[in-house]
Amino acid sequence: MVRKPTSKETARKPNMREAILAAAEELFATNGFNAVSVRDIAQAAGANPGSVTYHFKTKDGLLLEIYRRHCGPMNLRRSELLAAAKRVRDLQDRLEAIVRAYVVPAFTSGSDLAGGGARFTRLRAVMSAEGNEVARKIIAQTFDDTSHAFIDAIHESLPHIPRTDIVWRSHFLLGALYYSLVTPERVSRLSRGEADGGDAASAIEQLVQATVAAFQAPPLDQAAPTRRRTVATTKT
Amino acid sequence: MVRKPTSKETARKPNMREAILAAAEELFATNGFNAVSVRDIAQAAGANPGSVTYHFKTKDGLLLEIYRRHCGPMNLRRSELLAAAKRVRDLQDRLEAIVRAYVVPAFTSGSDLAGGGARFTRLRAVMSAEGNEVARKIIAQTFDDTSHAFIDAIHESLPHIPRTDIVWRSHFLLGALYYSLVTPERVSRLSRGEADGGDAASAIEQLVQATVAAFQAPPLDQAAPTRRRTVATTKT
DNA sequence: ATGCGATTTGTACTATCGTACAAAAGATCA
DNA sequence: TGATCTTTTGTACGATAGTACAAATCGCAT
Repeated sequence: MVRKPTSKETARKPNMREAILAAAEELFATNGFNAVSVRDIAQAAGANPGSVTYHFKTKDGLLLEIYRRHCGPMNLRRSELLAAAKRVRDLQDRLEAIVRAYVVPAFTSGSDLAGGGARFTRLRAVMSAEGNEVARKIIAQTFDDTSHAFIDAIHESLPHIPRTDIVWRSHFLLGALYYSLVTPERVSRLSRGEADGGDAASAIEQLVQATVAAFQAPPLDQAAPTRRRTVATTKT
Repeated sequence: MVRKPTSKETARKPNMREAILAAAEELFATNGFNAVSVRDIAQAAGANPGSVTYHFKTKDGLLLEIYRRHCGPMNLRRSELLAAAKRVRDLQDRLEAIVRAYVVPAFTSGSDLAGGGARFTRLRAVMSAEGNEVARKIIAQTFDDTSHAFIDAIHESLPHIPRTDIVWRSHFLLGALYYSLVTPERVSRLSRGEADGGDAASAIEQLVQATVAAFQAPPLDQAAPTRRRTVATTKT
């Protein structure tokens, strides 16, 4: 059934509000928050600077709305995939499924909103690097629950690993994930064209494979207890 | 022998040029390039905005000088440690030594310049996220040689892994490394205080241990060939 | 067609940005 | 001490930032 739009939802151009959101998302994700002006965004969206103020009041409000748009759907998707992963019997398979449930929504469209979750994940990476206050608050509120759920699930499938180690390795996973989206061309360059850093499918498989192995590494306490630790403090 | 400073090197205050560099490094690393104004830097350094222009001409020039200061010493240190690591006999030990040679200089002071390599590495992470042009050029010029040297060394100690996989996993290592320096407090928070994300020694050990395991993961081609791959494309 | 609320436009205001530049101050050596 | 060079200071200028606001415009129900 096709709902008739009320006057509250109508807009002159197809959807200027969405166009502004998409343009801002793209520009913020590639250049950072402060490097992009409201005028840049408006121009990229084919809109007037005043329209941005009208729809989102402030530049911070625009960023806030971008987060609001994506956080819910992406975390919902992750929860669904995590629930499915937890039902996997084999422990090794389950671990891989859990990691995949964490990684896949970050790369692919978690909500089909304006073209994909990869762009939003990259945005998160950049905001995190810049120490953006608006983003920091939302992240802590919205993503920590999800992170804990994944950490717990991983911990259950790797009971002999201390929770502290799981946290560290999850952190490394997120860092690797972010960096893959921030500078994919570096992979292409260093592999001399043999790999395409921008290919999401490759990135996902490589990341899942590497991360599963990292999680399965022996815990730090008992790591190589018989071998002399190579101390890397050298004199120059 | 104590060299008498020439008039070209003298300065009224202990070393205003260094103070500006240190302040800029700190501010850029925590807030990004565009969020920090020349006036912010001058104030943090106890200097006059004009002094920044005098010493570094432009804001880009200041960033450039920060890179020049650190790149050489850090890569030199890495080369030394890598050379030492390559002499390790046991393949497992050698791999760990190589990874450590890559990680340690990024965390600890690579040059004793203004307080440590961790700050500079964090700066690199933030500039990379922001897509800073000045940084991008220097990185590609200066660090790719080092990266290739490490990739080759790792490949030699893991000959059965395709080079492409090594590249991906090195990329993940750098991403994890960056992220550990960008948001260490997230580790503390998620571990509920059981771990200190800001502790360099812990970060290094955790990162080395996890990364070595990641490098040792089976190559993608032959990964779990008998198991059905869990395809994470779900319908909503 | 007309009136009305929603949206877009155009413009302007203030603040701050990077940077230039002349003057002041300090250091060095004949 | 006084001349000279280096460094610091203070100020100013043009550009651009975020945002506010009134006028113009559009879509739609009546």
